[in-house]
Amino acid sequence: MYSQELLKGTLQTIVLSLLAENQRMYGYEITQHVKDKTAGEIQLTEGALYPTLHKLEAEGFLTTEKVSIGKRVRKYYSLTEVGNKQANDKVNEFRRFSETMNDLLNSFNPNPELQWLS
Amino acid sequence: MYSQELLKGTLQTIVLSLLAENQRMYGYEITQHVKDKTAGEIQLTEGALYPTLHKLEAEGFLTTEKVSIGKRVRKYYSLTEVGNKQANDKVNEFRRFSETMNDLLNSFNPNPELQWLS
DNA sequence: AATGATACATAAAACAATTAGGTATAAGCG
DNA sequence: CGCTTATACCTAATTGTTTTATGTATCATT
Repeated sequence: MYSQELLKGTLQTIVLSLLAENQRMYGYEITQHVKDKTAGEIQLTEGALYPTLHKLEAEGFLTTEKVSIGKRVRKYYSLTEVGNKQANDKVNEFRRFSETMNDLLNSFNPNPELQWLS
Repeated sequence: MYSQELLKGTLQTIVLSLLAENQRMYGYEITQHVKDKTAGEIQLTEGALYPTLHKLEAEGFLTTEKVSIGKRVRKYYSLTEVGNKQANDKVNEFRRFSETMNDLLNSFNPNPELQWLS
C-alpha cells in the first residue's frame, strides 16, 4: 500500500479510465478491480469513491442504470460521450504528469532500473 | 500547466529530492528550479511551499541556516540524515506509484508511444 | 446463528493546497 | 526619480478531497 497522499487527485482518472475500458461497472466492482489489478497496492475507499461517482454523474460524464440482482439493486455507471473524451484527457494528462515528475526526480539518484538506458 | 490536483501529495517528494540533489536551497530558489526544470509545467505556490518546508523542518527532515544577502535574509534548507533517507523513500515510492498507475491506465488505450514495447 | 463478503450511501473530521493578503529589499527602465 | 518587476519571506481564511466512522441491507459460508 502506498501512502494515500499520492492517490489524491488520481481518483477521477482511475474511475474514468476503468469505465472507458469496461463500458459498464458498478461501484463495488471498481474497488475490487483496482485492488486486483494493482495487487492491493491501491485500494479505493468507499467514502471517497461514491461521492466521486456522484460528482462525475452530476457533471455529465457518467450515466447510471439500476439493475436488480435478486433483492439487491446494483447501480451501473457508464461513460457519456463527453465522459469518454474526459477519460482520454485525464489519462493523457496523468501520463504527461508522471513523465515530468520522473524527469524531475531522476536528476537525483537515477532509477537503478533505468541505468542501462543511458 | 497541469491541473493542480495531480500535484497533491507530491510536494514533499519534490522538495526532498531537490534538496538531496543540491545540498542547500532556499524557498524561492526551489520554486524557480522546479519551474525551470519542468518548462513551467509544474509551478509551486508559496502558500503551499513555505508551510511544507516548516513542516519538514519540524519533523526533523530539514535544518535551516540564515544567510544575509545585503539587507535581506535568506533561509537555506538542508537535509538531515533522516531527511536524506526520507528523500530516498519518497522518491522510490513515487516511482513505484507511477508505474502502478501507468499499468492500471495502460489497459485502456495503451500509450501510443509505448506501443513498440509489446 | 454468526461472520464475512457484497453493495449502496452519507456526515463529521482531518488535511493539503489555493487564494489572497502582508512585508520588505533589489534591480531595471523610461 | 518613480514605477514595475523580481526577489524573498510569511500567514490566515477558504476550499476541496479524502479519511474515518457510521448506517442499512442482502447473500453465502461455516
